[in-house]
Amino acid sequence: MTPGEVSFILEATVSKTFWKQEKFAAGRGAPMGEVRLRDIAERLGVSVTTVSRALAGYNDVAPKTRQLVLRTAREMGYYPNLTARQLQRRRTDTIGLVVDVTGPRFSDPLFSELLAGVGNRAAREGFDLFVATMLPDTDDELQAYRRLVRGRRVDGIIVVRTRVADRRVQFLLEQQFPFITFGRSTITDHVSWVDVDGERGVQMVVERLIAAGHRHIAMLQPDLPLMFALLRERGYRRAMRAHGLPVKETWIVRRPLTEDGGYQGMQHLLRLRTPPTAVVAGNDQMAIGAIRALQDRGLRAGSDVAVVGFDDIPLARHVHPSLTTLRQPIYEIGQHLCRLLVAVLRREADGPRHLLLQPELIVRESARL
Amino acid sequence: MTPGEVSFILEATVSKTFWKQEKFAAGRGAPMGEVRLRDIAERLGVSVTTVSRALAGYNDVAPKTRQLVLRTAREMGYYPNLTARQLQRRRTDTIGLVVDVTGPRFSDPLFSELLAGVGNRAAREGFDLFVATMLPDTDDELQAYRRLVRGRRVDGIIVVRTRVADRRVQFLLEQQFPFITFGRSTITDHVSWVDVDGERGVQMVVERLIAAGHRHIAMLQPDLPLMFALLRERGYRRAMRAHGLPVKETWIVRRPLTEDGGYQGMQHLLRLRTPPTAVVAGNDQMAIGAIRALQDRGLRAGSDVAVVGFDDIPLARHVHPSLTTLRQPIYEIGQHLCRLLVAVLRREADGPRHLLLQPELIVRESARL
DNA sequence: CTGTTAGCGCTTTCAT
DNA sequence: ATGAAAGCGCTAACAG
Repeated sequence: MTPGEVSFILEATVSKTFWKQEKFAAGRGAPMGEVRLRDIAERLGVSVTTVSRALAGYNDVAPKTRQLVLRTAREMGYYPNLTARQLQRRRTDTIGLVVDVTGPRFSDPLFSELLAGVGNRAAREGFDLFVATMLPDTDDELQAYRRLVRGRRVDGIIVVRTRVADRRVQFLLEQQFPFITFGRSTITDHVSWVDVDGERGVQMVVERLIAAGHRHIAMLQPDLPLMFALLRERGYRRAMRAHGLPVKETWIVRRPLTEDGGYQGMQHLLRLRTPPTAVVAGNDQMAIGAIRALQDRGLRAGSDVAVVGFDDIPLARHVHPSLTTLRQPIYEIGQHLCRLLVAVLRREADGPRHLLLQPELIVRESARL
Repeated sequence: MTPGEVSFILEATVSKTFWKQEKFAAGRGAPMGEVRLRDIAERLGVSVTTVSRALAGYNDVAPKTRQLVLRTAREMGYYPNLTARQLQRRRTDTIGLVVDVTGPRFSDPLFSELLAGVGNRAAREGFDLFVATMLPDTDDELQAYRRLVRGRRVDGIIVVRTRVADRRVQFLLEQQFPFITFGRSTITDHVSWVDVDGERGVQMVVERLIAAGHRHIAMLQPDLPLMFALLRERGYRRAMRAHGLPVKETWIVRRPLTEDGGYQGMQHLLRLRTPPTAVVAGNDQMAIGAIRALQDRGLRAGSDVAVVGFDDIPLARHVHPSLTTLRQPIYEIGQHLCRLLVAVLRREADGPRHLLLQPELIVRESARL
């Protein structure tokens, strides 16, 4: 919004005395660049095999030898070359995550929380995390997956925002590559997933809106074929039908899943002959946009039009009026995704695993329920 | 804030007919699990070397042979095993990023934007991104770095929030491992960095506060020895001194870099005998906490007490009153970090590179300047 | 132009 | 209890 004032850039080597120079003990934390098993073996006059086994903790090494190897390895600062190990073991102990970063001002609050959940759990399970970013519009999305899968850079993949006919899911199935999705997809067999029950969540919200007297209830849906949108719409229709209320197709508006999208969508709804008195948005950003559109028309969310979001991002309780929303426990979802995928990788899982979490309705000011 | 209602969890295999089953063309996108150079070579009756060179685009392969190899490779669905290639080439073409995810409700808006910048640039430069997460309190922080460096999992590292005597920087220097930092550190030689000139930024802000009539100006600083805090404090002191204003040490309050920290810190300041009329916070979250503390005392940020944040997170323009803040162009910073690091890795850089960006003052309601 | 040879650093039979 | 040998899949120096 702020006109982008060009910031002054200085690219140069700053003088050494520009600011206080603190000396670190150049310490004898030796450099010891490149210690291989072989180096230890040669030093000790044993074979590489023995060193390898001693370090791996096999029991067919003489205690005395093991001690010696262990000590020497520490002394020499040995650290295994993970790449070599991966090649030999034919696995990477790494989990892949492809995230479509939406341009410069991307900062999906859900994402960092998901990453935290996945990452922490992965570390706990002894797995590394590999993150590939890509602009979602660029069609080399599959390219990124191909790289991870075919290049054997990871052992398993987490797919994050499932779409209705998800090529990524299709690809991974074809490749018979281990993966788990956040969100269901149109294929459910042989696919592990974690999801939040948006269908039921929205159904419940709509029912509570109806109970509160609302009859004209609209949906601000994403303009992409996202799986969660499809399911939530089903919940919406079911609730309306259950109460004998007609669903006017013009009440279902599809816009980008952004604040601006919500703004546009709400504007559109307000221009209808019979504008809705309540709106369920695809996510909190859209809901916030909708609130803003109402304000610009002199209306107030909560009293004039009820607005419900989805996700409960940190911002939700800060906007005015604060946002009534369906909360998704993203951090926990991240942990579950990782946990279940690891179970599959370790073959602890007999078949695909499914985990359906219920969203929690957080009632605030934008919709009194 | 909301009492954590236990969400209902269902972990089970959902029936296959639970929802519409869409058939994907089982397509002949064959599985072709494991095609090696050798497989192509054998099929064609040439040597592995020839195949490798043809694929790599060397010019010492007969055009006819090259064509044949290329076609066969495509037919057989060949994709190089990246691990093997890494081992042989002795490089990974991967950049590492260690992020300290602060617990469950972590969602640093800056982080996702930084990641987007780094990731997109990395992809453009032909590099992969490796992300390690860890809880910051756990002292195995260095462990994570050691793994990346000594395990040779990455070629270079981006260190993100420099501290005053940064062990990570020290470690990487000792290891003579290529890296770049976001934020300066107490060592500047041989270290490449990108930073935002918080010293000058804060100095300017304080001067404008003084020009607006403020005399009692406080700082809400982080309670950790972060490098940026040290530098900004210097800017603050300089501005005060330049105008002959005393700096009361009680005006510099150190609290966690969170909304709550800002809240606590502001409360503390309000209890002083001479409370400040203006506050410069360590980041936007702290500033928001400060605003809240003011509200709880019946005061209003902007009119009663001026509050200035730092970063310009998306939330900043949404809070009430909206936040006056110093904007950091995080996405661009991510790109620069990646760009400069890659230059170092490619040895295009003669020495360490430094890039100092000026923050942009965004004036909103919380401090009229 | 192409093939032979020699690894990258590690793990893992299989003998001894 | 230890070592020799055989790779994991790829690249690259060196002959021819």
